[in-house]
Amino acid sequence: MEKLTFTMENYLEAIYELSSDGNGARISDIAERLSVTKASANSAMSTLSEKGLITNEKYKEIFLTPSGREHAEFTSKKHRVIQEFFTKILRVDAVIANRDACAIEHVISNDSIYAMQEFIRTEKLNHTTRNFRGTHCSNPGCNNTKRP
Amino acid sequence: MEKLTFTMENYLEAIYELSSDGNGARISDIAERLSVTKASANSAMSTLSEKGLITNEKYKEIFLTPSGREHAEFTSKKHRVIQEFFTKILRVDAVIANRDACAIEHVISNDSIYAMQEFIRTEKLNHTTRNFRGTHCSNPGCNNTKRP
DNA sequence: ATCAGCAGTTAGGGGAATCTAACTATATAG
DNA sequence: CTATATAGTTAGATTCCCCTAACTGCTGAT
Repeated sequence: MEKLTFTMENYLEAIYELSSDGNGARISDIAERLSVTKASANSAMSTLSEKGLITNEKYKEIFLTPSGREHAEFTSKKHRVIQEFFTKILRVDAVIANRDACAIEHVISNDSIYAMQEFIRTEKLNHTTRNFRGTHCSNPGCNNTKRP
Repeated sequence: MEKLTFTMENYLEAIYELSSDGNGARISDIAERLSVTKASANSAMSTLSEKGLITNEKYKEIFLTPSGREHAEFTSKKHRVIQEFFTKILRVDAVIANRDACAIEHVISNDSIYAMQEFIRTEKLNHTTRNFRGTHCSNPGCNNTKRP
Protein backbone atom coordinates (compact mmCIF):
# COMPACT_ATOMS: atom_id res chain seq x y z
CA MET A 1 0.00 0.00 0.00
CA GLU A 2 1.56 3.27 -1.13
CA LYS A 3 2.42 6.01 1.32
CA LEU A 4 -0.08 8.86 1.22
CA THR A 5 -0.16 12.32 2.76
CA PHE A 6 -2.78 12.88 5.45
CA THR A 7 -4.60 15.15 3.07
CA MET A 8 -4.84 12.54 0.36
CA GLU A 9 -5.89 9.95 2.90
CA ASN A 10 -8.73 12.26 3.87
CA TYR A 11 -9.83 12.72 0.27
CA LEU A 12 -9.79 8.98 -0.22
CA GLU A 13 -11.85 8.43 2.91
CA ALA A 14 -14.36 11.04 1.79
CA ILE A 15 -14.79 9.33 -1.57
CA TYR A 16 -15.23 6.01 0.23
CA GLU A 17 -17.94 7.39 2.44
CA LEU A 18 -19.71 9.26 -0.34
CA SER A 19 -19.83 6.28 -2.67
CA SER A 20 -22.66 3.83 -2.31
CA ASP A 21 -23.62 0.64 -4.14
CA GLY A 22 -22.40 1.33 -7.64
CA ASN A 23 -22.53 5.10 -7.38
CA GLY A 24 -19.35 7.12 -7.37
CA ALA A 25 -18.59 10.38 -5.59
CA ARG A 26 -18.93 13.91 -6.97
CA ILE A 27 -16.34 16.68 -6.78
CA SER A 28 -18.77 19.09 -5.14
CA ASP A 29 -19.69 16.65 -2.40
CA ILE A 30 -16.09 15.79 -1.70
CA ALA A 31 -15.22 19.47 -1.55
CA GLU A 32 -18.09 20.23 0.78
CA ARG A 33 -17.35 17.34 3.11
CA LEU A 34 -13.74 18.40 3.47
CA SER A 35 -14.50 22.12 3.52
CA VAL A 36 -12.30 22.95 0.57
CA THR A 37 -13.08 24.50 -2.82
CA LYS A 38 -14.03 22.44 -5.84
CA ALA A 39 -10.73 23.49 -7.39
CA SER A 40 -8.78 21.97 -4.53
CA ALA A 41 -10.81 18.78 -4.61
CA ASN A 42 -10.41 18.54 -8.34
CA SER A 43 -6.66 18.89 -8.13
CA ALA A 44 -6.51 16.26 -5.41
CA MET A 45 -8.34 13.88 -7.74
CA SER A 46 -5.49 14.19 -10.25
CA THR A 47 -3.03 13.22 -7.57
CA LEU A 48 -5.08 10.24 -6.40
CA SER A 49 -5.68 9.01 -9.91
CA GLU A 50 -1.98 9.26 -10.76
CA LYS A 51 -1.39 6.98 -7.80
CA GLY A 52 -3.93 4.54 -9.17
CA LEU A 53 -6.31 4.92 -6.25
CA ILE A 54 -9.33 6.28 -8.09
CA THR A 55 -10.76 6.49 -11.60
CA ASN A 56 -10.93 10.05 -12.83
CA GLU A 57 -12.58 10.57 -16.19
CA LYS A 58 -13.44 14.18 -16.93
CA TYR A 59 -16.98 15.13 -15.91
CA LYS A 60 -17.62 11.62 -14.64
CA GLU A 61 -18.29 10.36 -11.15
CA ILE A 62 -15.26 9.25 -9.18
CA PHE A 63 -14.78 5.60 -8.22
CA LEU A 64 -12.24 3.94 -6.00
CA THR A 65 -9.98 1.35 -7.57
CA PRO A 66 -9.47 -1.88 -5.60
CA SER A 67 -6.26 -0.47 -4.22
CA GLY A 68 -7.94 2.82 -3.32
CA ARG A 69 -10.78 1.00 -1.65
CA GLU A 70 -8.39 -1.09 0.38
CA HIS A 71 -6.57 1.99 1.57
CA ALA A 72 -9.78 3.85 2.38
CA GLU A 73 -11.21 0.90 4.26
CA PHE A 74 -8.12 0.68 6.40
CA THR A 75 -8.25 4.37 7.30
CA SER A 76 -11.96 4.11 7.95
CA LYS A 77 -11.47 1.13 10.22
CA LYS A 78 -8.88 3.02 12.25
CA HIS A 79 -11.35 5.86 12.51
CA ARG A 80 -14.04 3.57 13.88
CA VAL A 81 -11.73 1.97 16.43
CA ILE A 82 -10.54 5.33 17.75
CA GLN A 83 -14.07 6.70 17.80
CA GLU A 84 -15.36 3.71 19.73
CA PHE A 85 -12.47 3.72 22.15
CA PHE A 86 -12.85 7.42 22.88
CA THR A 87 -16.59 7.29 23.37
CA LYS A 88 -17.02 3.93 25.10
CA ILE A 89 -13.84 3.65 27.12
CA LEU A 90 -12.82 7.26 27.67
CA ARG A 91 -16.43 8.49 27.64
CA VAL A 92 -15.56 11.46 25.47
CA ASP A 93 -18.42 13.27 23.74
CA ALA A 94 -19.21 11.68 20.36
CA VAL A 95 -18.70 14.85 18.33
CA ILE A 96 -15.30 15.53 19.87
CA ALA A 97 -14.32 11.88 19.59
CA ASN A 98 -15.16 12.02 15.91
CA ARG A 99 -13.03 15.11 15.34
CA ASP A 100 -10.15 13.54 17.25
CA ALA A 101 -10.48 10.26 15.36
CA CYS A 102 -10.40 12.15 12.08
CA ALA A 103 -7.01 13.59 12.95
CA ILE A 104 -5.48 10.71 14.88
CA GLU A 105 -6.33 8.04 12.30
CA HIS A 106 -3.62 9.43 10.03
CA VAL A 107 -0.80 9.34 12.52
CA ILE A 108 -1.39 6.51 14.96
CA SER A 109 0.55 3.24 14.72
CA ASN A 110 -1.07 -0.06 13.87
CA ASP A 111 0.11 -1.39 17.21
CA SER A 112 -1.86 1.19 19.12
CA ILE A 113 -4.97 0.68 17.03
CA TYR A 114 -4.73 -3.03 17.69
CA ALA A 115 -4.29 -2.39 21.40
CA MET A 116 -7.39 -0.19 21.50
CA GLN A 117 -9.36 -2.84 19.68
CA GLU A 118 -8.26 -5.52 22.11
CA PHE A 119 -9.02 -3.28 25.04
CA ILE A 120 -12.56 -2.73 23.81
CA ARG A 121 -13.00 -6.46 23.22
CA THR A 122 -11.72 -7.32 26.69
CA GLU A 123 -13.86 -4.71 28.36
CA LYS A 124 -16.92 -6.13 26.67
CA LEU A 125 -16.12 -9.60 28.02
CA ASN A 126 -15.60 -8.21 31.50
CA HIS A 127 -18.89 -6.37 31.36
CA THR A 128 -20.74 -9.52 30.41
CA THR A 129 -19.03 -11.73 32.96
CA ARG A 130 -19.28 -9.22 35.76
CA ASN A 131 -22.86 -8.34 35.05
CA PHE A 132 -23.78 -11.99 34.93
CA ARG A 133 -22.19 -12.54 38.33
CA GLY A 134 -23.81 -9.42 39.67
CA THR A 135 -20.51 -7.94 40.87
CA HIS A 136 -19.50 -4.31 40.82
CA CYS A 137 -17.99 -3.12 37.57
CA SER A 138 -15.02 -0.85 38.07
CA ASN A 139 -14.89 0.51 34.55
CA PRO A 140 -15.24 4.28 34.61
CA GLY A 141 -18.73 5.29 33.68
CA CYS A 142 -20.20 1.83 33.85
CA ASN A 143 -23.50 2.06 35.65
CA ASN A 144 -24.86 -1.33 34.80
CA THR A 145 -24.39 -2.82 38.21
CA LYS A 146 -24.23 -1.43 41.73
CA ARG A 147 -22.07 -2.45 44.61
CA PRO A 148 -24.13 -4.71 46.89
CA MET B 1 -2.33 31.29 23.44
CA GLU B 2 -1.80 31.79 19.72
CA LYS B 3 -2.59 29.08 17.21
CA LEU B 4 0.51 27.29 15.98
CA THR B 5 1.15 24.81 13.20
CA PHE B 6 2.11 21.30 14.29
CA THR B 7 5.58 21.92 12.97
CA MET B 8 6.07 25.04 15.04
CA GLU B 9 4.69 23.28 18.08
CA ASN B 10 7.34 20.62 17.58
CA TYR B 11 10.12 23.18 17.31
CA LEU B 12 8.89 24.84 20.48
CA GLU B 13 8.77 21.53 22.31
CA ALA B 14 12.29 20.70 21.16
CA ILE B 15 13.60 24.02 22.47
CA TYR B 16 11.82 23.37 25.75
CA GLU B 17 13.40 19.99 26.15
CA LEU B 18 16.86 21.12 25.08
CA SER B 19 16.94 24.08 27.45
CA SER B 20 18.05 23.50 31.01
CA ASP B 21 18.48 25.75 34.04
CA GLY B 22 19.46 29.03 32.44
CA ASN B 23 20.89 27.54 29.26
CA GLY B 24 19.15 28.05 25.96
CA ALA B 25 18.94 25.73 22.97
CA ARG B 26 21.23 25.63 19.94
CA ILE B 27 20.16 25.55 16.30
CA SER B 28 22.21 22.43 15.61
CA ASP B 29 20.69 20.50 18.47
CA ILE B 30 17.17 21.52 17.52
CA ALA B 31 17.81 20.52 13.92
CA GLU B 32 19.25 17.17 14.95
CA ARG B 33 16.43 16.38 17.33
CA LEU B 34 13.81 17.07 14.69
CA SER B 35 15.82 15.51 11.86
CA VAL B 36 15.83 18.63 9.71
CA THR B 37 18.68 20.77 8.38
CA LYS B 38 20.08 23.71 10.29
CA ALA B 39 18.65 25.93 7.58
CA SER B 40 15.15 24.69 8.26
CA ALA B 41 15.55 25.04 12.00
CA ASN B 42 16.95 28.51 11.57
CA SER B 43 14.05 29.60 9.46
CA ALA B 44 11.59 28.18 11.97
CA MET B 45 13.27 30.29 14.65
CA SER B 46 12.36 33.44 12.72
CA THR B 47 8.74 32.36 12.66
CA LEU B 48 8.67 31.55 16.36
CA SER B 49 10.37 34.77 17.33
CA GLU B 50 7.96 36.81 15.20
CA LYS B 51 5.19 35.22 17.23
CA GLY B 52 6.92 36.24 20.43
CA LEU B 53 7.52 32.69 21.60
CA ILE B 54 11.31 32.70 21.68
CA THR B 55 14.23 35.13 21.81
CA ASN B 56 16.31 34.98 18.67
CA GLU B 57 19.42 37.11 18.62
CA LYS B 58 21.81 36.23 15.84
CA TYR B 59 24.44 33.72 16.84
CA LYS B 60 23.05 33.53 20.36
CA GLU B 61 21.41 30.69 22.20
CA ILE B 62 17.63 30.47 21.92
CA PHE B 63 15.40 31.00 24.94
CA LEU B 64 11.69 30.55 25.39
CA THR B 65 9.69 33.61 26.34
CA PRO B 66 7.10 33.13 29.11
CA SER B 67 4.44 32.68 26.46
CA GLY B 68 6.59 30.20 24.54
CA ARG B 69 7.33 28.28 27.70
CA GLU B 70 3.65 28.09 28.56
CA HIS B 71 2.81 26.73 25.12
CA ALA B 72 5.67 24.23 25.20
CA GLU B 73 4.74 23.01 28.65
CA PHE B 74 1.19 22.40 27.56
CA THR B 75 2.27 20.38 24.53
CA SER B 76 4.76 18.48 26.63
CA LYS B 77 2.14 17.66 29.21
CA LYS B 78 -0.16 16.28 26.53
CA HIS B 79 2.74 14.19 25.29
CA ARG B 80 3.31 12.71 28.72
CA VAL B 81 -0.35 11.89 29.25
CA ILE B 82 -0.64 10.12 25.90
CA GLN B 83 2.62 8.30 26.43
CA GLU B 84 1.57 7.09 29.87
CA PHE B 85 -1.88 6.09 28.69
CA PHE B 86 -0.53 4.13 25.74
CA THR B 87 2.14 2.31 27.72
CA LYS B 88 0.34 1.71 31.01
CA ILE B 89 -3.25 1.27 29.92
CA LEU B 90 -2.93 0.02 26.36
CA ARG B 91 0.40 -1.72 27.05
CA VAL B 92 1.89 -0.44 23.81
CA ASP B 93 5.67 -0.59 23.45
CA ALA B 94 7.32 2.54 24.87
CA VAL B 95 9.12 3.49 21.66
CA ILE B 96 5.96 3.23 19.59
CA ALA B 97 3.93 5.02 22.25
CA ASN B 98 6.43 7.83 22.14
CA ARG B 99 6.20 8.16 18.38
CA ASP B 100 2.42 8.10 18.54
CA ALA B 101 2.35 10.65 21.35
CA CYS B 102 4.60 12.93 19.34
CA ALA B 103 2.06 13.02 16.53
CA ILE B 104 -1.18 12.84 18.49
CA GLU B 105 -0.27 15.60 20.94
CA HIS B 106 -0.77 18.16 18.18
CA VAL B 107 -4.23 17.11 17.14
CA ILE B 108 -6.03 15.68 20.13
CA SER B 109 -8.69 17.67 22.01
CA ASN B 110 -8.25 18.83 25.57
CA ASP B 111 -11.31 16.80 26.49
CA SER B 112 -9.70 13.57 25.39
CA ILE B 113 -6.45 14.37 27.15
CA TYR B 114 -8.38 15.06 30.31
CA ALA B 115 -10.29 11.80 29.92
CA MET B 116 -7.05 9.83 29.53
CA GLN B 117 -5.64 11.49 32.60
CA GLU B 118 -8.71 10.66 34.64
CA PHE B 119 -8.70 7.11 33.37
CA ILE B 120 -5.10 6.65 34.50
CA ARG B 121 -5.88 8.15 37.88
CA THR B 122 -8.93 5.91 38.36
CA GLU B 123 -7.06 2.81 37.28
CA LYS B 124 -4.38 3.53 39.84
CA LEU B 125 -6.98 3.74 42.58
CA ASN B 126 -8.57 0.50 41.46
CA HIS B 127 -5.22 -1.25 41.44
CA THR B 128 -4.51 -0.19 45.00
CA THR B 129 -7.93 -1.10 46.31
CA ARG B 130 -8.11 -4.37 44.51
CA ASN B 131 -4.63 -5.43 45.42
CA PHE B 132 -5.28 -4.56 49.02
CA ARG B 133 -8.35 -6.70 49.00
CA GLY B 134 -6.51 -9.48 47.25
CA THR B 135 -9.04 -9.70 44.45
CA HIS B 136 -8.37 -10.43 40.81
CA CYS B 137 -7.49 -7.41 38.73
CA SER B 138 -9.20 -7.35 35.37
CA ASN B 139 -7.06 -4.66 33.79
CA PRO B 140 -5.36 -6.03 30.71
CA GLY B 141 -1.78 -6.90 31.46
CA CYS B 142 -2.07 -6.50 35.19
CA ASN B 143 -0.34 -9.46 36.83
CA ASN B 144 -0.15 -8.19 40.35
CA THR B 145 -2.78 -10.46 41.75
CA LYS B 146 -4.15 -13.86 40.92
CA ARG B 147 -7.66 -15.16 41.13
CA PRO B 148 -7.98 -17.11 44.43
C1' DA C 1 -34.44 22.99 -28.63
C1' DT C 2 -32.74 26.41 -25.76
C1' DC C 3 -30.56 28.39 -21.95
C1' DA C 4 -29.95 29.24 -16.99
C1' DG C 5 -27.87 27.31 -13.38
C1' DC C 6 -25.00 24.09 -11.49
C1' DA C 7 -20.87 20.96 -11.85
C1' DG C 8 -16.42 20.55 -13.18
C1' DT C 9 -11.94 22.40 -14.96
C1' DT C 10 -7.91 25.36 -15.64
C1' DA C 11 -4.67 28.98 -14.71
C1' DG C 12 -2.22 31.46 -11.61
C1' DG C 13 -0.73 32.67 -7.06
C1' DG C 14 0.48 32.25 -2.07
C1' DG C 15 1.99 30.27 2.35
C1' DA C 16 4.33 26.60 4.92
C1' DA C 17 7.97 23.67 5.31
C1' DT C 18 11.60 21.46 3.46
C1' DC C 19 16.09 21.02 0.99
C1' DT C 20 21.08 22.22 -1.01
C1' DA C 21 24.85 25.18 -1.51
C1' DA C 22 27.41 28.80 -0.33
C1' DC C 23 28.25 32.05 2.75
C1' DT C 24 29.73 34.44 7.59
C1' DA C 25 30.63 34.33 12.56
C1' DT C 26 32.54 32.30 16.64
C1' DA C 27 35.52 29.80 19.40
C1' DT C 28 39.23 26.89 20.50
C1' DA C 29 43.69 24.40 19.96
C1' DG C 30 48.35 25.18 19.01
C1' DC D 1 47.22 35.33 17.69
C1' DT D 2 45.91 32.89 14.02
C1' DA D 3 44.04 28.94 11.60
C1' DT D 4 40.56 25.93 11.22
C1' DA D 5 36.68 23.47 12.62
C1' DT D 6 32.10 24.11 14.04
C1' DA D 7 27.90 26.85 14.35
C1' DG D 8 24.80 29.76 12.32
C1' DT D 9 22.85 32.38 8.27
C1' DT D 10 21.14 33.43 3.67
C1' DA D 11 19.51 32.65 -0.97
C1' DG D 12 17.07 30.07 -4.06
C1' DA D 13 14.45 25.96 -5.48
C1' DT D 14 10.95 22.48 -4.60
C1' DT D 15 6.75 20.23 -2.96
C1' DC D 16 2.31 20.24 -1.04
C1' DC D 17 -1.96 22.13 -0.40
C1' DC D 18 -4.85 25.74 -0.49
C1' DC D 19 -7.16 29.77 -2.64
C1' DT D 20 -9.69 33.02 -6.32
C1' DA D 21 -11.23 33.98 -10.78
C1' DA D 22 -12.59 32.74 -14.98
C1' DC D 23 -13.58 29.42 -17.87
C1' DT D 24 -16.16 25.06 -20.12
C1' DG D 25 -19.49 21.22 -20.04
C1' DC D 26 -23.87 19.24 -18.74
C1' DT D 27 -28.78 18.98 -17.93
C1' DG D 28 -33.50 19.81 -16.84
C1' DA D 29 -37.40 23.24 -17.07
C1' DT D 30 -39.79 25.67 -20.10
